[in-house]
Amino acid sequence: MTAKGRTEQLAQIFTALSDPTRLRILNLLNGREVCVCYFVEILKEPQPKISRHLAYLRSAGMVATRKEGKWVHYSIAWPEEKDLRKALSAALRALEDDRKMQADLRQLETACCSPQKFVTLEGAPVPARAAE
Amino acid sequence: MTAKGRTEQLAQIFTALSDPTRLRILNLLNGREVCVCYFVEILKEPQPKISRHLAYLRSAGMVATRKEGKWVHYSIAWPEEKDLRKALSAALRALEDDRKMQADLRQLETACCSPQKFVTLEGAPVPARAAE
DNA sequence: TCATTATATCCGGCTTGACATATATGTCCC
DNA sequence: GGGACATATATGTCAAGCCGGATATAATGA
Repeated sequence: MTAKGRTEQLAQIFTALSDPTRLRILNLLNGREVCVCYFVEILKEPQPKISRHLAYLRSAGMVATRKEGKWVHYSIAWPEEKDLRKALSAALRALEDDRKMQADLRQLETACCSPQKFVTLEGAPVPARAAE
Repeated sequence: MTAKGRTEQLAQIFTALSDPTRLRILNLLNGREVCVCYFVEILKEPQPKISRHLAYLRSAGMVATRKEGKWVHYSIAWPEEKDLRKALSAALRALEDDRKMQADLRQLETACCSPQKFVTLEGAPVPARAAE
C-alpha cells in the first residue's frame, strides 16, 4: 500500500471513479452513511452488481463499513493525505452538477421521508448525515 | 457521443485519468502545448507506450494535436460543458501537489532552457504556454 | 538514410456482468 | 430455547471484453 507512489494512488482513485455505477454510489455516499439496500432500491441494478462495486470500493480503501444487525452501512473513507482528499472531494463536487446524480439524491430523500413508497425497505435504517 | 449521458462522460474522463502515464502526460500538458519527443524524453518510457496513451487521450477527445513538420504537438482539449471542464481542471489541479509531477515539470523547464543536455532533442520545438 | 511518430499484433491480467449460491442476521412460532 | 423461514449481503464461477506492456513495423518528413 504505502509502497505505492502518490501518482499511482491518484490513478487508483480515478480508476474507482471510472465506472458509472460507482460514481452513483459515491455520490449518494457524499456526506452520508447509506445502507446497501438503498443502493439496490435507488440505482435499480441487480443486488450482486451493487455488492461487487461496493467490494471494489472497499478493497480500494475508499469506503468504510459499519454493520448494524442485518444491515451494512457504507461511508466514504477519506484518504489521510491532503492532496488525495482534495482530488477526491473535487471529483465528488463535480458530480453535483449531474442531473442523474441529483435525481438519485432526491430519491434518497424520498426514501427517507416516505418509507411506505418503498415496501421492500420497511424497517431499513435511515441514511444518516456524516462528517467528512 | 451525445447519446452518452453526463454520468458516462464523467466516468470516461476519470478512466482517462486512471493511468499513471496518462496523468503524467496531462500534467505536462496543463497550460502548455508539448511535442511528443518531450514526453519520451521526460517520462523515460518506451515511445510506443507514450504514443499509445496519447492515442487513447486523442480518441477520448481529451487532447488536440497540431502537426508541424516532423513534430506533433499535443494540447489539452477542454470540454465544452462547464461541469466537465470543472471536473477536469480540479483533477489537474490535484496533480500539482504530487512531487513526481513537479519533478516532471522541472525537467520540462530544464529541457527548454538547456537543450544541450538533451542531445536527442536538439532542434525540437520548445513547449509553448497556452491558454486554457 | 535518419529521426519522429503512429500503428499492428500478441499476450497476460484485470474488470464486469449474470447467475447461482452461500452466509449472516432477524422474526415468528412452538 | 430452537427450528423454520425470510431478508440482506457477499461470494464463486464463468465468459466476454478491455487495458496495458512489449516488440516489430509502417508512415511521414527532413
